[in-house]
Amino acid sequence: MTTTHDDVARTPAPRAGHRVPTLVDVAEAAGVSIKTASRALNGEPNVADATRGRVRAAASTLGFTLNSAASQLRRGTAVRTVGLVVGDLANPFYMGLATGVEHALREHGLQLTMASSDEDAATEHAIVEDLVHRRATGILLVSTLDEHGELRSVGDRGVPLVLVDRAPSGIEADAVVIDNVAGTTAAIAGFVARGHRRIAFVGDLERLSPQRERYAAYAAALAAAGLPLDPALVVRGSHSAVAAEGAVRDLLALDEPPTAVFTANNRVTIGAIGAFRDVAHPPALVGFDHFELADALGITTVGADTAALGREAVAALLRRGDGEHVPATRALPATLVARGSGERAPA
Amino acid sequence: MTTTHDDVARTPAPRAGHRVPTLVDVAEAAGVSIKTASRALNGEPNVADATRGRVRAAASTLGFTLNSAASQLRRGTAVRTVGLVVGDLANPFYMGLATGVEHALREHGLQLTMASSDEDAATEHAIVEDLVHRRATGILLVSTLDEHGELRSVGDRGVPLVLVDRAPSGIEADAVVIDNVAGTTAAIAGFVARGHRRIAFVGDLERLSPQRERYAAYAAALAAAGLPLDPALVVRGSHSAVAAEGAVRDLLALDEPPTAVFTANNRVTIGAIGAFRDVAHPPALVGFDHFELADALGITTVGADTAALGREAVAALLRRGDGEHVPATRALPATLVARGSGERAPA
DNA sequence: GTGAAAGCGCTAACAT
DNA sequence: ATGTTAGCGCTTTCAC
Repeated sequence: MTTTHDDVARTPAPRAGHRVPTLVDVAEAAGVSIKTASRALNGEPNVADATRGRVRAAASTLGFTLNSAASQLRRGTAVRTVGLVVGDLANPFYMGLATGVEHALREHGLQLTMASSDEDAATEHAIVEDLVHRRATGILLVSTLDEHGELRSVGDRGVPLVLVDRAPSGIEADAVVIDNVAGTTAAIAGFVARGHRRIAFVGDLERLSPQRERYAAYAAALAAAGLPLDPALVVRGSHSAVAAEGAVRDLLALDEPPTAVFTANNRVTIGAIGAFRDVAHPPALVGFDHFELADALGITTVGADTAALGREAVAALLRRGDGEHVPATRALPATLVARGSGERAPA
Repeated sequence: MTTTHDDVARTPAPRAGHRVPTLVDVAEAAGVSIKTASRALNGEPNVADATRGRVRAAASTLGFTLNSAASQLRRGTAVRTVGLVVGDLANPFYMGLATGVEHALREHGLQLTMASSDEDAATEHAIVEDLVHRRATGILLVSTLDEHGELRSVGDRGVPLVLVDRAPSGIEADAVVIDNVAGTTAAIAGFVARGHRRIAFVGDLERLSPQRERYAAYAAALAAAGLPLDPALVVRGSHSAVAAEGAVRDLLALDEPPTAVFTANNRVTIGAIGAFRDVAHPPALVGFDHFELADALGITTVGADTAALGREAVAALLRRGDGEHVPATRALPATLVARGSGERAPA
């Protein structure tokens, strides 16, 4: 289905040759003034019930609905909506985040609208610009950018922005992230304490700051334990579970395979689980990011509470505007939950 | 030049004494007419590069951004955005759906904005109304309502609507759903063929039409096999994995526990997996809805391709507006994928 | 390449 | 309880 000409968007009118009705049409049809029609349809007081009924009927008959562009323009009010921009709608990490965000917003009478950048810079830009133009109450952004300088203009134009999960770079902005270093360090230190000396790292795209932080912490933890960093045991850039599964299979096929594997996010962990499926004695495994079935699968994970991440992001957003405020990055703790896979001794 | 006072948009008017700049301000600051400023900022042709630069600089200095409410009002164009309204942002089923929707929309240059009704009728109504007022290109709705009559006005007001996953009731509307009957029948028939006679049903809220359809198909399949429908083996209304886990534990504790369990959606299946964790000889299990880790866990599932569901929903939306069109419900097949858990023989 | 005037559809302010 | 008028900020004529 690769037709370039789609039609729907260009048909604002219900039926061709049929003007979109305006308040004037409704007022006329109901035999009242335009202002009365407006009052009636907006549920304002001081309209006789009978009048309100006639206006509503007229609106319904004509297929009229208030035009929010016009209302907003006249009222000059900001939309009570916060935008959440994530990189991938299918990642459970973002779903937990979205849930936390939504519930926190609801407490403040704010609505959530979510969009995906598909990890594409141009798409991210378009979404953010749209939110700014629409004067959203705020933007929560899991940015796909390496450098966030261009986002300065968002705040400059009056829309509060909070970066989520990825640390700000080249910009002073509010951010809520995970303590990747502490989490990773705990995982690797646990392996070391159990006598592992060949500890593999399997990560996602290096472009993503959490991935860089987790890798750096991995390297540092090895160094701290006096262990060499063997490049053969490091795979980065596995951006799908399938890719990660292949990478882990390759590790297992080495002459000297790792006795422990650290997977640097949920998708990579899923891949590793797949690679271990038919292996009699798989290496120890600790994955970054908790996931629902980790318990059932007995997979040890280290991670943050994603709903809390969402709540914190909203809190940071709402703090903006409470007078003078210095942009700050808040890191949520990542806790290690032992479920068996991480506690296996070296072969 | 980035030191403008930005203030939160929580209050209708920004900071007292600090007007939000308009195109007039920019034009003045740049020493051009308002129209030239508009042209420059919209990237229209016939503006000298030098002029464009001055206008852009002025806008940046003033913290100006185009007001989309005003632009849209004047242009009279519909937003190229489709709204997807789901009941629960944390449900992987919806995330697969959203991914399919998004990719299909992208091919048509449309943007996706997603919101959650949290399975609440009032929230759903508010979100849908907002999309109608904003004259969205279309609405894809996983409705939490039992009765969809009130949604008639959406189409009447010129916004195409497609119901997703839940069948329309009390309204003639386009819909894309899953063939719940065929899927469930296949699952139960499989159990019967393996000699199971005590087959439990664990479902989510009866309010949801897919749940009702799956239950009805379960009952019909038992009847077709000449098996009694034992109310002790039926649990409905488990709306969380935790609740489902408890329900399944109770089933296992029966004097005559089931030898097979059918779980009527992904959340319930997760609960059953939890309940089975420490059970030496768990009953057979088939769950409705596929999920990523079903493979790794060896869980037999029956379900539809959620991404395909999303693509179909978009296709249905775009078909609307192609002149005369009879609302139709399209059902996607649900296929059974055997992975072990469903093929266990009765104890 | 640039500008002046008109008006998109609605609501605030002030009538009545 | 209802009506009149003005104008929100922008883009569309149509002029220059």
